[in-house]
Amino acid sequence: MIRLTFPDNSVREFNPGISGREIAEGISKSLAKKAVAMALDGELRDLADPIEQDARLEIVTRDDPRALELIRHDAAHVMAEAVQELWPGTQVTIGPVIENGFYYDFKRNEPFTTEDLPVIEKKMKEIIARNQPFTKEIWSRDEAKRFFLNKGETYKVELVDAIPEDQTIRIYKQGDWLDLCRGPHMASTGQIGQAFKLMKVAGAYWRGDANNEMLTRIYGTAWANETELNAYLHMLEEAEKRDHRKLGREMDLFHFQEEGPGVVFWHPKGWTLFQTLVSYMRRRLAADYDEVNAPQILDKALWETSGHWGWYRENMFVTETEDERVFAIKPMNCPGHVQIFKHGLKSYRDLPLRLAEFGAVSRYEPSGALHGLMRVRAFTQDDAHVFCTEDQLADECLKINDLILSTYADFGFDEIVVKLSTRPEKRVGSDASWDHAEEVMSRVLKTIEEQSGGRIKTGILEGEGAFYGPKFEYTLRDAIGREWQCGTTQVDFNLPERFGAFYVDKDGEKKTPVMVHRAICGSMERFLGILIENYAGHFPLWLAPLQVVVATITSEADDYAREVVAALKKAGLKAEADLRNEKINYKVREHSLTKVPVILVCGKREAEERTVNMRRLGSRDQQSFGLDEALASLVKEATPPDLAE
RNA sequence: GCCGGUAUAGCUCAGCUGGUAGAGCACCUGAUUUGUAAUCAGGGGGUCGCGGGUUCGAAUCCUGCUGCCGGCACCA
Repeated sequence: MIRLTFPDNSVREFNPGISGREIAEGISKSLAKKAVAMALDGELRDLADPIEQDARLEIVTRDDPRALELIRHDAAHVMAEAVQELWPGTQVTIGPVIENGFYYDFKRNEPFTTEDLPVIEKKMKEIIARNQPFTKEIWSRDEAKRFFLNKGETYKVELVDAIPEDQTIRIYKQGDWLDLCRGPHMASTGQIGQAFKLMKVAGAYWRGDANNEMLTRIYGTAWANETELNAYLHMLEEAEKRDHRKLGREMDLFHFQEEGPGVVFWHPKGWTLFQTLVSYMRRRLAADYDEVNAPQILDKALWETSGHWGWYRENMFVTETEDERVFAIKPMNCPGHVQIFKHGLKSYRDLPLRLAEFGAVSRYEPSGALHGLMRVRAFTQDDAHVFCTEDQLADECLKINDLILSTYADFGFDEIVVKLSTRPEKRVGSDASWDHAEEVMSRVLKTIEEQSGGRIKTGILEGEGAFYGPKFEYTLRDAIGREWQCGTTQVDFNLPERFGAFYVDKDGEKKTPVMVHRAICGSMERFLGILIENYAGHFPLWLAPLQVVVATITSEADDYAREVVAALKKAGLKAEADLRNEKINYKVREHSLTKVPVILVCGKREAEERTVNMRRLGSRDQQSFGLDEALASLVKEATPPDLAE
């Protein structure tokens, strides 16, 4: 007999080999009907799987959050069947569950188009209506390969080959259709329900490798019920409204144009925003960093020494002058900062030396990567390089971590993901120096996690490091959940040595410093893009590029309005008067659409009483204040978080 | 860079199966002096992304390029 423990901690004995379904049926008819899977010691399994030993058992019903994964996975299978029924000869490859849904990659000679999606959806609904059971079979390796080869499914053959020898080959069938799959699945296709939608078609490389053939990927979303599906679709619509590219245009912050793919034209308001952010960062750096500025263009020879010419050449803008010298426009600030470090003799007493620069860098990014402010070809990094001894390294990394996290907190980002990227295939430096750097970084990562009290999630990205060293990546999300790397800390045991940078140690010996590359915002452009989306354009007062509009109701209040604006400006606020001959409704609407945080309405009454009528963005309420009182409270509110009491 | 889509006025978009462009908002002018998300009237504005081709005739069909959009790959 085996002993199974149920969620209420009751324990019951069963014959070995009993299935989850049989147990559910034994408990109640209704449970058996609602059951879609079981969890054995927390691991999701098919309801039909035999249970052979003692375990904690939970019957998972369709409304269990864990069932969502199964709904999506099953939907992917059904989509694959639908596609093969509609277009025989199409090969299926892989179809995993992802956040909010699923996808399946197909190989078909004709491309899929968005017009195909409703057709596939219709077929999926047919298959779901058939309500055929998902059944599992274990096949031999040869049998599986022969089967897929026969069907012309060469990708599946490759997948079978990739399954480790010690694992079984599992086949899931639904009706006549079958797929190689590790499972688990729900009991039948009918349990998928109707709350799904195919979202988009896209190209995707076989096995994520750009050297491989490109397949067609179809993305879908699936939910437990219509309400959740609609909520998700609604969320996407809302996210679209806060897309920084749309808001950038509506708020007149910046634009792009055809002659400058991936380069930003910052408009007055956008540039004000940019400068507000830069000023904030400068204040944050003042205590520990020295700000510098290194040249935009440097001789190719210097980039050869740094290793960029070898490893980064394809991403660099290069220019040749009349005298045939070849220069590169800097894609990174580090080589410049090493030159500054090298200039003049440095002592161990100078370390750690922290050189910061709001460095404008240019990178020839692949055309398909460009994306508004998030991915551009010319951007400003809030970059710095810390030259230190090995003993100081861990402390410096932690100090940087504190700076990054406190900065993000000032902008309302609380859940941060920090990942350690380790040595890539293409790299400079000895294995020994990489071993050492990664060892230090792992230790620091652990400390970061421990210190955060659960606020920080950490992870490892194997092989994702920079060519000169391992790095921490701090990731933030955009309006629709895409993740963007912002802050970064990169340990570099190579560059100082390549340039022959050294300091004189206590013992009078020349030693090579360690260099830490770091950025807080990362790219000011990207960070602003994320801020725009995060705030949906409703900036806190201190960030808003135009903070207050003083709008008149009648021209009789013009002089008073001018006076109010002058007072606001004198107090350091960014204010404008709107004296146009328009109705107040019109003015309120217009400034609300461009997301001005505060509108001060001035009519005859306010002019006589020396008051202002304040209306905040997003609220219909109005409140009357004396001019001085309004000024004082706005000034207080407009104080940047780092300067606030 | 790759796959797919797309490009019409400053913005959002219409323009059916080819017959040389249209709306709303914005802009300009005039009237209106207005109390918290669009006052009324009039007016100007587009070599339909760029280049080839098919055709008597192309915004519309074909083709090349460029930008943009969605993914993939690459990356801050």
